Amino acid sequence: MSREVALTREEREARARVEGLGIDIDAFAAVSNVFRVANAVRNYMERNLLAEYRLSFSGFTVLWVLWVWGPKESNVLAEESGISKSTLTGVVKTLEGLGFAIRRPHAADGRRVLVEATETGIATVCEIFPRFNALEGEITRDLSTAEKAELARALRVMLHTVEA
Amino acid sequence: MSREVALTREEREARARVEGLGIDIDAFAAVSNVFRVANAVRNYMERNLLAEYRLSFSGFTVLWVLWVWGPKESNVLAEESGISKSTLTGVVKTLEGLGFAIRRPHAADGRRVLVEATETGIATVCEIFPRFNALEGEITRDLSTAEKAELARALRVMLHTVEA
DNA sequence: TTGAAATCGTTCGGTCCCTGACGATAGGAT
DNA sequence: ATCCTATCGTCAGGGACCGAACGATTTCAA
Repeated sequence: MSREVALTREEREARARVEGLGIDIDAFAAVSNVFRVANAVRNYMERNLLAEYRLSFSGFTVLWVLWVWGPKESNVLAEESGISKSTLTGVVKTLEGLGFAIRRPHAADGRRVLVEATETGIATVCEIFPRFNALEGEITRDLSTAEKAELARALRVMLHTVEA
Repeated sequence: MSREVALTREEREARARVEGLGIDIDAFAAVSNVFRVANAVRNYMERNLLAEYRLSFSGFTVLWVLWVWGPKESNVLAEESGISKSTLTGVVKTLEGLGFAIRRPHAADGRRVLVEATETGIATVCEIFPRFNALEGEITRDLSTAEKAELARALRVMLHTVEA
């Protein structure tokens, strides 16, 4: 099952350095590789796809959420996009500047604001998402379907623990 | 092998929404969960451990690299920390302000700068790292040792593909 | 009904993070 | 000896990102 994969030079050297300090190497390897991959993939997507649309990773994420679920209150939109309310304010401002989203006042509650994707925004995300997904496929091409599923499952377990 | 784990509500709904668009669901699930976990864990670490030392995640990473490998040129330090050269300039400036690192001119090459952890910096990272690793253990506590290893392996495969 | 408390989105201050441009230094070629 | 080019770290500009504080609005209790 567990085919041979070389550790990166960094990982090898780091292991040697922290050996004998009572460190949980398995937890260390699992978590630190999550960060490495997230970082690398994020940069990859921004450079090779998103930059073309002047969209940041977060900008795309917010737009994608808006496309999937329709108009949303800032509150919920931030939560689903994995960013804070204050960050969302800025991201939506950028999205508005690009003509991809608009802000609408809530009908019944004067405190709330609804964020909605524009037609241009929808068209853009429809154009980007298949390409984004194709890159996801590229990135995971050396993993079998079962391995991808197992990877996602393990990550969900961690997510469940962290967010508890 | 693949025990049951409930998909999050977001993931369930997202799947339903993009079904029938020719999307590679396995790649989608694998990659998007990497981002979720990285985000959640990063915030968790910053809030529950790093904030106590006024350190950002990147600040800690840089300091950790300095501890593991000793003084390094900005160039290499940025690379190993997974950030750009210009970002490193700012992070090191913050680290200097905290008294955790210093900049030293290179003996032979006037262009280069060596960044080095101070004694205080070393002491701090020695105090933080075991606690950091303990949290990594907490976060992955519902994964067996084999599952952690398999997770790390799958991530290394992805890393290899992206960075190729 | 009116005052207190909860909740909403925004602003603010600070850091992170990138790309692109820059001045400085180094090194090889002529 | 002097260009030309490569490489170094930094700065500038713009966006992302957070927590805390804030005004506005709503809700609930007295």
